[in-house]
Amino acid sequence: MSMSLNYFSKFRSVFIYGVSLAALLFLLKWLEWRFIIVNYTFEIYAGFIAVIFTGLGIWLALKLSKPKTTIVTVEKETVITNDEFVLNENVLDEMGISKRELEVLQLIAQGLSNQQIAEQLFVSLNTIKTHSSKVFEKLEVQRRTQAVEKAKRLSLIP
Amino acid sequence: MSMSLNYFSKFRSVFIYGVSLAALLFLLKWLEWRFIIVNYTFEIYAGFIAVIFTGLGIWLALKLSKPKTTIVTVEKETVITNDEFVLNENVLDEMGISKRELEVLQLIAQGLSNQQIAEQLFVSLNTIKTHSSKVFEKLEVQRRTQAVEKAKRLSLIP
DNA sequence: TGTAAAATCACCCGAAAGTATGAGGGTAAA
DNA sequence: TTTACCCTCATACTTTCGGGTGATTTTACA
Repeated sequence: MSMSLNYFSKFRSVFIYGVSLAALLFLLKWLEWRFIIVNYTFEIYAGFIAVIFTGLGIWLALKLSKPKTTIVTVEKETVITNDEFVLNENVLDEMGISKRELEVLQLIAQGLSNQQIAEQLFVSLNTIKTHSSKVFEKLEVQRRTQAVEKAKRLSLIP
Repeated sequence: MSMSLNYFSKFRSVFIYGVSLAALLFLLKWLEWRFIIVNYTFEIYAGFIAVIFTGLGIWLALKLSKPKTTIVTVEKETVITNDEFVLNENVLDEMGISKRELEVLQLIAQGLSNQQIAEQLFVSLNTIKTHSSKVFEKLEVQRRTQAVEKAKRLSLIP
C-alpha cells in the first residue's frame, strides 16, 4: 500500500472523529432540550460522554496505530552442492609446483597417458616424464594414481 | 513473556482506566462547585471530557492492543558439504562389475600398486592384473587413472 | 646483464602396468 | 546336471611408467 493512501486513511479517521464529536454533542444537546435531560444529573452525561469517547479513542487508536511488525527470522537450510573448485595456491607454493607441472598433473588426473599428454601439450614424451617425475617428487608419491589422490586432497585438482 | 503476566498487565490497564475515570469525574465535580463552573456552559465540559477520554481511550487501546506480528521468513543459505557417498548399484549392475572387481577398483583409486593390492587381498599379483583388466574392459578404459576418473563420475567410488 | 628457476629434450634401465590366453575350482540358477 | 559366472592363478609378451642423469634453451628477476 502506498504512503499517500495511508495518509488519506489517517485523515479520514480524524475527519470521522471530528464529525462524530460534533454529532454526539449535537445529539446530547438535542436530547437535553427535548426529553429527559432536565431530570438527569450532570454526572450521568459526563459518564456517558466519557464512555462514548473512550470507545472513540480506542477505535481511533486501533485505526491509526501502525501495525507493530515483529520480524521472525527463520533459518532455512539450503543444500548447496559444493562443486565449485578453488585451487589452493598456498599448497602449490609450499610444494614448489610450477604451472607446467600442475598442468601435467591435471592431465594425469584426467586419465591421459604420458604420450597423450605430450601430444596435447605439443612437447616430447620425455618432457612429460620429467614433469611428472618432478611432480611426484614434490608430492612425495611414487605413482600417478597416488599423485592424483593426494592432489585432490590438497585441492590442487577438482 | 508469559500469558499470566500479559493478563495482569491488561487488568492493570483497565484498573488504571477506572480509577482515572473516577478521579476525573471527581475533579470535575470539585471544580464545578469550587470555581468557575457555574459560568461555563455545559458544552465546554462535554468537550473537555470528550477530549480527555478520547486520549484515555487511545492510551488504553495502545496499551491493550496485541502487537501485530508480521512473520518475515528469511532464507539463510547454509553450505552443507555434500560428502556423503552412496554407491550407485544400478551402474554397477549394468556394467556387470563384481564385488571383487569393485574392491580392486577402490584400492586402485587409493593409489596402491597392483603388488600392494595383491598383498592386501592375499591373492597373487596375476589375479589382481586379471581383475583390473576386467574392470578396465567393463569401464571401457585403458588405464587405471582413467578407471578411477570414470568410476568417480559414475559414483562407483567416493 | 648475469643468474636462478623453469621448461624442454634425450637416453638408459628396471619396475609396473596392461593384454592375451588358458585353466582349475566354486557356486547358483536353469 | 549343465550352464554361466566369479574368483583364482599362471605364462608370455608389449607398453607404459618412473627413476636417474645430463644437457640446452627460455624466462623471469635482481
